[in-house]
Amino acid sequence: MGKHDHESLTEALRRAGQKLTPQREAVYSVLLDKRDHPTVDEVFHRTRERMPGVSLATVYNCLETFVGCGLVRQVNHEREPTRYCPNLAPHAHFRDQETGRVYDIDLPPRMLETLRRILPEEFQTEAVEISFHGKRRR
Amino acid sequence: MGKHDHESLTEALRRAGQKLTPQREAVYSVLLDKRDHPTVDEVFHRTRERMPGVSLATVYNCLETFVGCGLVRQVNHEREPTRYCPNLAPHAHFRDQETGRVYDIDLPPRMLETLRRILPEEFQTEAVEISFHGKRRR
DNA sequence: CCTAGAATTGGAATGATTCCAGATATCAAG
DNA sequence: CTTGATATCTGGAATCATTCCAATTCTAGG
Ligand SMILES: [Mn+2]
Ligand SMILES: [Mn+2]
Ligand SMILES: [Zn+2]
Ligand SMILES: [Zn+2]
Repeated sequence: MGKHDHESLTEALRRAGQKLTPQREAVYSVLLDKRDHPTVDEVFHRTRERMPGVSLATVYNCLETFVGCGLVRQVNHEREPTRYCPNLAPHAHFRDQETGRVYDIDLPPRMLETLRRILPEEFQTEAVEISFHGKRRR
Repeated sequence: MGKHDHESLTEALRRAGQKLTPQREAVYSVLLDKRDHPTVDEVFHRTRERMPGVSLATVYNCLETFVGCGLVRQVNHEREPTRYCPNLAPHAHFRDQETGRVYDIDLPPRMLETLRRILPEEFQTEAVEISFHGKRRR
């Protein structure tokens, strides 16, 4: 985890009034090092390689904290285990139904704004999720 | 359930090589009579009022069958219990985070096509989901 | 250096969904 | 109208991601 990333973690936690802990650093670095939308269980096993004593409960706690801080997004597809994504740019997700892998799809600049405009006035959006699924060729 | 709806059920089941049963009729009519995106549990209790002996397992089975036939869509928001929607027109969903209620949002004609176009070629979409959440003003 | 409050931990609890095996019903064929 | 092959239904057990809990340890401000 580079200095810049370390600082965004520290800063995001500070803004949210949360403490910096070795477990949070380890879990966050796991997310940044391999951005393949891992499940909690995958994050757990990867984190254990760096910090053998870490518990599953703590991994759940850390991920929840990061989501609360806006450092990480949850990615859900149907009822599958929740995945986590540290990409903060506006993007959609594509799930390959053959491999289960999830890909980031960048959104053109106006897309989110365009989408929000289809909502009648009484709906005050806080978040929009766009997800595709299908097969990825080749 | 009107004659037209009854026929689309019969026809959809026939196309998929499935049998027409009293339980399937009851569950389908429950979905059509109150289109408020009920959870399985809600569908279960509503169906029991019409057919007291029906089991929860059967409600799960019927709903899965309808989804397979294309008669009904599953609606998932985060990890909440799955909801069911018999609206076959292209639409998005808005979840009011204060009440938990889910609303249908009609999509303009070109919207889905526009969205598919943001995908690089190698992604062969089978389905697109758009979901909003936030507060619904009064 | 101290200490109050926050975070971590292992294990138990939860709850939506899925699985199972025996009983029952549908419907195509005769 | 019968019959039989299958599909469906049912109650209860099993699954498993996630949440909860109470005891222990740690962080960070004073
Ligand atoms: Mn949210
Ligand atoms: Mn699908
Ligand atoms: Zn992503
Ligand atoms: Zn709907």
